[in-house]
Amino acid sequence: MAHTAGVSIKTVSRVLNRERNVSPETRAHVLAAAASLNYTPNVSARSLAGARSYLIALLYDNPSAAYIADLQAGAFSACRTGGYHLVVEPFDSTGPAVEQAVADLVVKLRTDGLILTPPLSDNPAVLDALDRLAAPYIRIAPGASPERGATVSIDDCGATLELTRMLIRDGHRRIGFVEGHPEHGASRMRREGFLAAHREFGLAPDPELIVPGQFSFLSGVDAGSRLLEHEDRPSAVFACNDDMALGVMSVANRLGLSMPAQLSVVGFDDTPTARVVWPQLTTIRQPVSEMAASATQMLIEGATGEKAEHRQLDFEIILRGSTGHGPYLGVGF
Amino acid sequence: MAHTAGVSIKTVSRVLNRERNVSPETRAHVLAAAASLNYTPNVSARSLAGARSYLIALLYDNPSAAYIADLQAGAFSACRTGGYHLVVEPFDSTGPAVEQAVADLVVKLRTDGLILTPPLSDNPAVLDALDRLAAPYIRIAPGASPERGATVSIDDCGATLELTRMLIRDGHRRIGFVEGHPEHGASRMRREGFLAAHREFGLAPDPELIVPGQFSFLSGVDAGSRLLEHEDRPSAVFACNDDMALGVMSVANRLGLSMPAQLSVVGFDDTPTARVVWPQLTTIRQPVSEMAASATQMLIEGATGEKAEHRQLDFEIILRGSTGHGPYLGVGF
DNA sequence: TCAGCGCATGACAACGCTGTCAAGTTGATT
DNA sequence: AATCAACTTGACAGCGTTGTCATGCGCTGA
Repeated sequence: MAHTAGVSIKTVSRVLNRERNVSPETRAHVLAAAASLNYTPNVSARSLAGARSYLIALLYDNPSAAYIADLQAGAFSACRTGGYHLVVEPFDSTGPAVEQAVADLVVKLRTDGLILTPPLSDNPAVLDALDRLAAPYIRIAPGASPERGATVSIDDCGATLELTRMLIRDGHRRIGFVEGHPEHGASRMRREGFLAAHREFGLAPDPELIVPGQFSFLSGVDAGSRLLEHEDRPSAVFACNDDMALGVMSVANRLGLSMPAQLSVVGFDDTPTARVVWPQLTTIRQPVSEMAASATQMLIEGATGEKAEHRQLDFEIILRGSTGHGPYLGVGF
Repeated sequence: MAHTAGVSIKTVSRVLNRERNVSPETRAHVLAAAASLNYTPNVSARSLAGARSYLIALLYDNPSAAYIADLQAGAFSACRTGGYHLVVEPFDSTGPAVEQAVADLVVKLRTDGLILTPPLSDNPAVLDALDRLAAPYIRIAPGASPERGATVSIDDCGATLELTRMLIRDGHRRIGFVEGHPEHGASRMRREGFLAAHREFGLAPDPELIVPGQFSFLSGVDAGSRLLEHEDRPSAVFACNDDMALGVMSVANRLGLSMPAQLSVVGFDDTPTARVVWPQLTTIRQPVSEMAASATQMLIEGATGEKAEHRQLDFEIILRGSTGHGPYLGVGF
């Protein structure tokens, strides 16, 4: 390669790394030679010799396929534009030695950065291990100690507040709340938003209408049963994610409650299924893919050091039939 | 590390690579030292010096998040037990230079193997490029030229045959068929199965009831409209995947057709949504995760050479409410 | 007794790049 | 004309492993 271009191997390196102080002609020669030979530098050699590995790791422990796929798509597109590659690694965050596994990963792969998704983003042992290795990481949607490291999130509390506010304005006074997985930081913030909306209107939510959930469809079914078979059942239910909202809807169906006439339901995430069920589900869209892309960029640009940026992206409230705000029928697209 | 164990760096390498001709005591010493130091060999250095990179790439161009997530889970678990890492790369298989992009990936990362998922697994240009580089690959669910390279698949034709047979036995005589994405090899095989079932019973399917699809919800809606608004509409519809089946169901809903009384619908894939809609969808479960795990293992064991294995895993027919065979609980449309 | 073999171990040169430093070239400044 | 700074380029030494080859040991069989 260096030979074809008629320059030293080092100069090729300079051109390909966009270093300064290379004459335009040399640069052109090298680029032409590289193009004609389909030359691409070997990542292992680069990693071994230099400071960067061109590898970003995406760590997850999350049951939601849609969430991960979105995340991955965002992270990947940022990687590609930066010439990076994405290594994905699921982790059992409840396992005994997550931090060791994560540390091993960093040592073995010399990743230039890690993207931590919930609930890994709130695992103190993992954060400690990464700090010890001085491995850059970005926490997606952290709940606890939001000041640690760089973070990317949406305003979970504000989003929940806003949508709950809307339900109250629509006249709902007894609103059920299905909590999220207790280990996800977002769960707490969403709960806070829910309560804050009630405070704004001087309402006191009934504690019996706040039931636990695990972010899964089945836990939504359980929660739905508890709420809708309650003697004084709520007229609306806020589920902390779409999967659970669907669980609630299935219970409503079984009980013959018509939505939204007898029951409004809202979710969180805007999963593909939310648009497919009937009535279509009112929900909150997080820009998951953008969040991952943003995190990846921060990692690539090395913006994780002292100044530890905290990006907050915009959410979007999607009004649909399950609250009587969108088309009831049809597959309105 | 070598120092702690009191042996040469080469001996450490031997122990960690499970080479023969190391005395048991030395092996024990080295392993103890490695454990106490949390030592893990650097992947880049290994890749650079040796023949293996400990990297497997999973290539996809597939809209279905659930499919990819399952694939990834399977590939990952096989990677972990083998000490490998998984690099995922989406590709636009319709793009102009997929094969170049894939080739670059192989050169840059020196991956030990690639997993090609549909429709990439049927892209001849990509296969050619990989053959040229002598890069091992496994094709998941290939359609065309199934003899090329090693493959992992299910019997798409047989699965469709079996489920269609069941519909016919249930008394259906006019059965609609929503074809899959034309670039996916499985589409053709499923179509064949559908036709074969008709032949078995001496039936001739109405060509007007065989309509194209793209594997997407929307294309299912289109197909559903064509089929169900037909003057002599079918009493059952076989959709080549669940997403399209859901599209058909949403049209049935709009037209006020009750399922399964007036219309039976079946899909293919057993996506999570299939269990969530009402009535729940009868479908065919592919062991996607096992397929990926199997492919990964073949790659790690280097079983892709001359003898080019062709593994076929078992499918499972899941009977549910949309054909009147299972419980009705679920979310409505 | 001694060649001949198998086994256990280490020395050393790659692998394909990047970081460092030195050398050469050009143009501006004195 | 001499000096110096700024730029351009290349030589060379690693990076942390593996592959190859050499060494030394104990054992076997003539």
